[in-house]
Amino acid sequence: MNDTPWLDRHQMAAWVRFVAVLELLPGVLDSQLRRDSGMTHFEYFVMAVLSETPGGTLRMAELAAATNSTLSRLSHVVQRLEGRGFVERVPCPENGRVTNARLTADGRAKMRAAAPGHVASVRRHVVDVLTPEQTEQLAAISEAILQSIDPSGPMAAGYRRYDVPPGG
Amino acid sequence: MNDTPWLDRHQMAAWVRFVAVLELLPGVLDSQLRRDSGMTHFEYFVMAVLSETPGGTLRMAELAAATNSTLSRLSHVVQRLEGRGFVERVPCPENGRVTNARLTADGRAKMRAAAPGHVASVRRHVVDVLTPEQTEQLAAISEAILQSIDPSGPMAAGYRRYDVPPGG
DNA sequence: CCGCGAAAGTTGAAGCAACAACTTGATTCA
DNA sequence: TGAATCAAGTTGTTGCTTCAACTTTCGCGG
Repeated sequence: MNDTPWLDRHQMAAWVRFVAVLELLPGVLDSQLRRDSGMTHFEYFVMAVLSETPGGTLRMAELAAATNSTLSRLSHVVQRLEGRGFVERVPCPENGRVTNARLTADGRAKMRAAAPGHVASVRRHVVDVLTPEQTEQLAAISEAILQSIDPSGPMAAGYRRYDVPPGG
Repeated sequence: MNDTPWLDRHQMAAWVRFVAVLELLPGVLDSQLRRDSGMTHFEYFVMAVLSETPGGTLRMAELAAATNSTLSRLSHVVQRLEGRGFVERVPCPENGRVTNARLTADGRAKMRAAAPGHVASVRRHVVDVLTPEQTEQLAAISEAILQSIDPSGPMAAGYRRYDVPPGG
């Protein structure tokens, strides 16, 4: 199955720490948002992507790709967000099988209110604890992992938008 | 709340990629283990920690710390693992409120069967896609994030065991 | 030695995610 | 044009996680 099965000490040290981050960080992000804004990190992410889109509108499939999620998961979440009045679903007139998700005014207001606290949390736990070099390293490392997970991936569009132009 | 609210382009590029990893990697690890061995990554992790402990036994509270989880979550999981015969719960004789979790022979066999595939998956998606320098960087970055999440943390014991001795 | 608070676990309910099945609408191709 | 196939979404179920409440046990001060 693999010629070099186990991990050496360096790899192990990195992996156990990384697993701990994988396990703990989502919970930290979730609690801050849940406590301060009554929403999940994933809900925030969905609305954030919509809010950065011209017209605040995106097809479900594109929104799913941009948020690294499945259509099923997104469908459930958008349903809940619609129930709370933050998003509305508009069937596309010229293509009967697509649904457009659109951020409502309430949704936009909600985001304006939630964003500062969330960004502060991201800074506090990730961005501000890394040096500029480490930030670049994290980007490169994440990129490498994503490529192995999602080769020539549909998700790529989701984060490539935030590429730093060469020489930036 | 914060003097420098938003993220610059470099920070943003790193963050969106990292969020994608946070969102996708756990699912990848889970599916491999579920498909090939019928268990979740967290179940694997719990049993892995037990299997590396002398006697295969650990108190619930210590096991929770070592696996970055809450006592509640662990209790549910151990209950399920006990039902499948991989772990057994033994009340501690000299301290009436502690429960010891112990890996059974079946559990150990299960781990022996599951480990190679899981390690291969970890290699394929993380370890082998990074250079040795990036592996060190990931360890340092994870360490920094963990410190901000879990200052002077009880979890620390969980991964410090895998420290690389100086000059190693 | 008794009462009180904290520690260690467990349990039940509620919410979210994963998976599979299903519906409906577009495309292709004969 | 009509069947087959595929794409886009939705829905229901099942399982795991979280959260809060609760039980039991230990330690400590009066």
